Amino acid sequence: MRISELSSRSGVSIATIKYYIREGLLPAGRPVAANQADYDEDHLRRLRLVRALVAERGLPVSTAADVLAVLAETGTQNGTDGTDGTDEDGAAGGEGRGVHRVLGRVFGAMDTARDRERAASEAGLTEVRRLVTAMGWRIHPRSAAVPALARALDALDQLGVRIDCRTLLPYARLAERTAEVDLDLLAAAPAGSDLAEHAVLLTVLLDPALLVLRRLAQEHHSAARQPDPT
Amino acid sequence: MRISELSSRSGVSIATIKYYIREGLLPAGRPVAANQADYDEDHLRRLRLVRALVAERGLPVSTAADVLAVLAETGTQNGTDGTDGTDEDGAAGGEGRGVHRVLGRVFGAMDTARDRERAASEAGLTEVRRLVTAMGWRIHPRSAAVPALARALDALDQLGVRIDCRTLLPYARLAERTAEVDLDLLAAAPAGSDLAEHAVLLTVLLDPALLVLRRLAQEHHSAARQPDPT
DNA sequence: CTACTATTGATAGTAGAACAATCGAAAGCA
DNA sequence: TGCTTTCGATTGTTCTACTATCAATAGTAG
Repeated sequence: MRISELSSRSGVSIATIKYYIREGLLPAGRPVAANQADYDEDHLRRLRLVRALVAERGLPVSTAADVLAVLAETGTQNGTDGTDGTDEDGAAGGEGRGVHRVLGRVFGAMDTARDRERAASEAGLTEVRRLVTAMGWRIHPRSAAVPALARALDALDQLGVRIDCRTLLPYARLAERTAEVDLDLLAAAPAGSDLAEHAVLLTVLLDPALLVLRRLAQEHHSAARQPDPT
Repeated sequence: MRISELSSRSGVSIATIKYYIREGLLPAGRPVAANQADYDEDHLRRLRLVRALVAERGLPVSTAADVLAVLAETGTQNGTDGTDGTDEDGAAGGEGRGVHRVLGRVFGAMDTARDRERAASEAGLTEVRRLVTAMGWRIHPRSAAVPALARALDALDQLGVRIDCRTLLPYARLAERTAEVDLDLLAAAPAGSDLAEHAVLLTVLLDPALLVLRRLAQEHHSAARQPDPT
């Protein structure tokens, strides 16, 4: 299809599509003449993914480019070898490992330069490591998540809200069960789909949804604890 | 104190402080002469709160201004009437109601104009309402959280990931328990502190921390399910 | 009293991000 | 043949979050 059709079917303007191609978010079309290139369904799919990351999740364009670059260089197709997507054990073997490694790299790509430039306090880092130990989590020692969490604790500490690893423990337990639901959902991915992309969708795009669920639950419980006198 | 001291003690440049005052994020100092104003510890505290919302949480300055405006017009001091902060029932009465209303308004202020402009699909809204009913949640019908969640589901749907209310149910149950932890933490707020501000800190600033916890748990479980062959 | 620095409010400028518009050349379509 | 579309490249626009400068004025050290 031509760029105008790609534009109309995705709802993204031609100028913006060209911008995304320049920034490496979208591969260029297959050039068919000096003034024409051909785009296929993969381009459309990819473009929708870009819009989900940029417009819905609110990732900076450069960060989205990093995330997509990680996805692009890994062809982790879900096997079509007779086993459907509902098997939950490690039958997929090497492919599953691939997804795990891709997810790690995606998370690494997702913390922006802005996040990295501010260092976490030593006290915060200690508290986070203590939590990881208490939960028995096996975490890559250079995982970007550790200083990110430490910085969040630092910010609260600055405002007089001291949160130690014991306070964080119930949250961590709930996060652990959330992650289990995540992986169950991922294990049920349809055959033939890109496992790594599916993983990114479920983790990155579900983030805002989970926060909203917390809001809703807070609203309910807050009302329940302080019953409306009316 | 003078503005230079406010600047050095907060680590925020004088020019930026003036900018925040212009934008209504920070009240102006008490003018003591034509070229001098006086700032106190409250200003410093408020400035640190602003930085936490803007730099740490990443809220747009205009949104942070809305949130702070809601906080400013409500003086919900935690009572110093002999009961310390560890009581968990509704002994606080009207004050608790106040916090509940403030939290609702803060959440309303937090979804930006950008969020509101895109409408959610009818199918997504139906799914969310079904979830709320299934959980037995009592939610304000015009709560901004409902269309926000619906839009997140729409985005996933566009990419071939259909998430219905049954899939969302386990997440909702975990969100409910997370909210319980939130409110327990809030009930333990120290006497004399601003309850509404405390509530905002615990919900808004804890958001990124909870997402990071999910990342850590995913990393652990992903590794555990696909054992490292080395 | 004088020189110097600090602060005030106001205004203007800057840098980056995310697009949007324009352009000449070449190609397709009627 | 004339009109439209697309190409790649360049330039322009809008918004956000600051940053810098300025004249006026006040405190401050000698």
